[in-house]
Amino acid sequence: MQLTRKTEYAVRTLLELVSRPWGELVQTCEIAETKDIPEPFLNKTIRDLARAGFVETRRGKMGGVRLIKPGDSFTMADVVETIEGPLAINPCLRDSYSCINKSSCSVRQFLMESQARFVEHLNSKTFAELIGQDCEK
Amino acid sequence: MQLTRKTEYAVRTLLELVSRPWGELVQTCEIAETKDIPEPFLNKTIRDLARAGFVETRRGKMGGVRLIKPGDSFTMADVVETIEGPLAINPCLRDSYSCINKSSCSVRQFLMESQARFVEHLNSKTFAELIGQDCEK
DNA sequence: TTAATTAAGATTAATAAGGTCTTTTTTATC
DNA sequence: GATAAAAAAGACCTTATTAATCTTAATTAA
Ligand code: SF4
Ligand code: SF4
Repeated sequence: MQLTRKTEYAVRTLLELVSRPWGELVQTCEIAETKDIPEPFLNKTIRDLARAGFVETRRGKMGGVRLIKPGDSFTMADVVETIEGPLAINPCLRDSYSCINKSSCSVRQFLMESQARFVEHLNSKTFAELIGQDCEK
Repeated sequence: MQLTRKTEYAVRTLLELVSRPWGELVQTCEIAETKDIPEPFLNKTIRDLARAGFVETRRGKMGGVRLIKPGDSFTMADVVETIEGPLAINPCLRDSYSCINKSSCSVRQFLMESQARFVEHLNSKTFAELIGQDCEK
């Protein structure tokens, strides 16, 4: 019952990028060092973020990664779902899992609500708000 | 980001026991069959529930398991914590995990809140309420 | 005394997470 | 064009966790 390291690393990466001037290109090795992330693993993580449209990368000399989705346009929930896929706090909240009671189970219903509450909160602040970016401007 | 099967099996077991007349002794093989749980695994799960004071077991001929904690005195959160230990939806919400920013990280603060919301909902209904026991009486 | 039943915990198997490595492609600069 | 720096891609490996099984012992009713 825990978010993965990869998700956490994605969060740290976005934290770094959102805090920088818009459009700035940052080398991954720099992020890896300041945010304490194994570099090759970070590269994979950044690729995931790139495929999902959060960032854009540029290779070759002077390459790096830059944010292309404004910090006020996404939330923690978006990041989590990008890295881990659709949330399901209990096996039976996935379509693939079959349980005898599934259709009428009151616990399942209840857990769906619990998850909804959780996601609702994850969605309650944009990343920019989260790092207090608006306050400082 | 998912509750374990063991937790789910504990839930099914309690679902079965709470729905029965108070004090009734049920054989584990019966629960295993009707609730579709591997029997040896269920035994371990029941032991966990017994150690935590939810149920009491009796061995030997005519043995089995019975509820000793009333269904209106515990919630999903209690079951989850009994089986999985203290909840921590992000690594840094455990004491043991050290992150450079830990002390001042706004994301960490936010995730603590998200978790609190989640747990709050898990605690919002007792097991008896969950299975609609009060309504039927 | 016997058979049924759970206790305890070692052991194994399967899956997922976390991390590393190698090769390729792209790019700026000399 | 040559060179070096950087990310892309994905194979690979290692470790941790989860899930399940198995074996032996203890308990109990009949
Ligand atoms: S018993 Fe209910 S909560 Fe458990 S897996 Fe089945 S449908 Fe889901
Ligand atoms: S960066 Fe913040 S959220 Fe991430 S591990 Fe560190 S303290 Fe926790």
